[in-house]
Amino acid sequence: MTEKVAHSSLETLRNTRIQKLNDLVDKGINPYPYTFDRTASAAQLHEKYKDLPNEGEDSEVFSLAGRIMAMRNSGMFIDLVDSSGKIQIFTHKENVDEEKIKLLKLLDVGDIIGVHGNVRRTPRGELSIKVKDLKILSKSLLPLPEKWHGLTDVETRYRQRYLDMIMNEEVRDTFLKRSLIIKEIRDYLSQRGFLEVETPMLQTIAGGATARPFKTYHNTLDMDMFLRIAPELYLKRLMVGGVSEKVFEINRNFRNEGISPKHNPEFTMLELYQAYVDYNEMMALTENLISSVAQKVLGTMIVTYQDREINLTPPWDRMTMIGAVKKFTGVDFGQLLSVPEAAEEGKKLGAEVEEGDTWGVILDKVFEINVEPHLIQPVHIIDYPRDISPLAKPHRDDNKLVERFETRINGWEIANAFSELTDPIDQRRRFEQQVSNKRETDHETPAEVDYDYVTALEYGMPPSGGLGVGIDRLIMILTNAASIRDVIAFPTMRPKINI
RNA sequence: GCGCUAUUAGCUCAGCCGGUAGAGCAAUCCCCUUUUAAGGGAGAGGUCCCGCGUUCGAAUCGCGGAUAGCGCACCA
Repeated sequence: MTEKVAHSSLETLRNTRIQKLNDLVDKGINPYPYTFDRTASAAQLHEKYKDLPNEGEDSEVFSLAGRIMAMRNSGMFIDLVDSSGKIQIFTHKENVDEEKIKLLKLLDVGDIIGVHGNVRRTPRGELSIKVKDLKILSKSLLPLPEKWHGLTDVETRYRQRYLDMIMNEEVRDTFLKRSLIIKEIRDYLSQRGFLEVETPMLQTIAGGATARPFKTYHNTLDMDMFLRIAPELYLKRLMVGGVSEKVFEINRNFRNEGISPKHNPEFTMLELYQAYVDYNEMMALTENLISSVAQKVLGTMIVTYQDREINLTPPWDRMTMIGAVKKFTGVDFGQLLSVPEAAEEGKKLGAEVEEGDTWGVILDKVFEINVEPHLIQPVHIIDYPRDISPLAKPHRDDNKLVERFETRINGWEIANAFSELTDPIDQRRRFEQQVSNKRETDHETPAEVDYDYVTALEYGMPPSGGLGVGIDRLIMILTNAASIRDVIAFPTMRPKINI
């Protein structure tokens, strides 16, 4: 192997910092110490001293720590950033001994330091820490992006998210909000008696949705397994078991499909089930849950998403799927029940109807093209075709439909819910039909029937409402994120050498 | 999977009709020292994404490839 000569610019910059690190060690300073006792955050001091006048000074000494984001006047002024915000650090030779002034020479933007000092507001109004002592807490070896333009290259932002977070406060804010949103969902459900549970990620039959799964292999058991595409069939087994009449899970699903601004191969889903209620109760729960989370986290139920105002205040509109199609196209699929008739109208309305499409599939395609783009405000689209909904109970008033709704916000499917199918004989028939109709090119339908699930139903599952909510998309709307990658800390990327 | 676009210094970007690469920030050294993108000066820093081709000559043109973004398809 030839020796690589370190002459790249980055290598030089890194070597310069390693030299500083060695100088620190030579001075007997550990550049990576163990602890630092903080007594304040930047935001706490801004709040406490918000009325301090220019040139005003207080004698109380605080300790705080954070990352150096800028240095001015040879380090006399430092912008220190912690998770609460930014505060200026003022280190003057009048206040500290000479060793500390020399230490400034060995600091760089990006280093993490701890300081002790009192608070003073400068003549120009900048609240500052007048340093009495200063300590390096972590030496940074690589240069941060430029302070003015920051990091904008999207590829680097996603690949090296830590840099994106260091440089972009709004990115930190998005992930803070993500955490708060999920916490509020948990709190909301827990307060209403829902039990949080966990179900298998590794499954032998990837059921509960129509999607292409990731395949993997268990060595000891010598068998293929799949990463789950949905937790549904296991959560409903829990409903049979009856540990709780209300259960929920917030966790990852994996789907081996295309990547887009709205799709990541792994994404977070909330699924919940409640015994003795139907899909009407799920509609009320959906809008109350989402609106109250928005109120708690954002302080409002009216959000702006990409220049559009979205009002999450309940109650939300409801439209039947057939009614919605009729409203936007004038065509009543409730009167077009034969497949040839439906196919003909569907094609006229722009749907790409394929051989073998059922009435429900055609209606769904027509809906997607002609209705979905109009559904900006929250709306529950109710009563789906039976043949595209194998896990939902037949509609009590119309046998070709099921009691299912999808909640649309900004045109996207945010929630999907039904009166759960609990009839084991009907369920067995639908699964078997699905599997026998599976075509060669169909990678989404499971290859075999999940008979264990059918057996569970045969022991009896209480009538239940079930609900799934796409958490990432909900967070996108609540944080005004243009891409799902902006709300997933480490989105799926092709690996790249040489970053 | 297909189409469009992008890729130049650590970062943000210029670079025209092909003539051999520039700025600002960061870094280094010097000066200055209550700054707010601090200021002044000096020097340094490059696999122009990769490969092949055209050409006397390619960052620039052509072909192939890589990665990414967007759109389409699939889906939530």
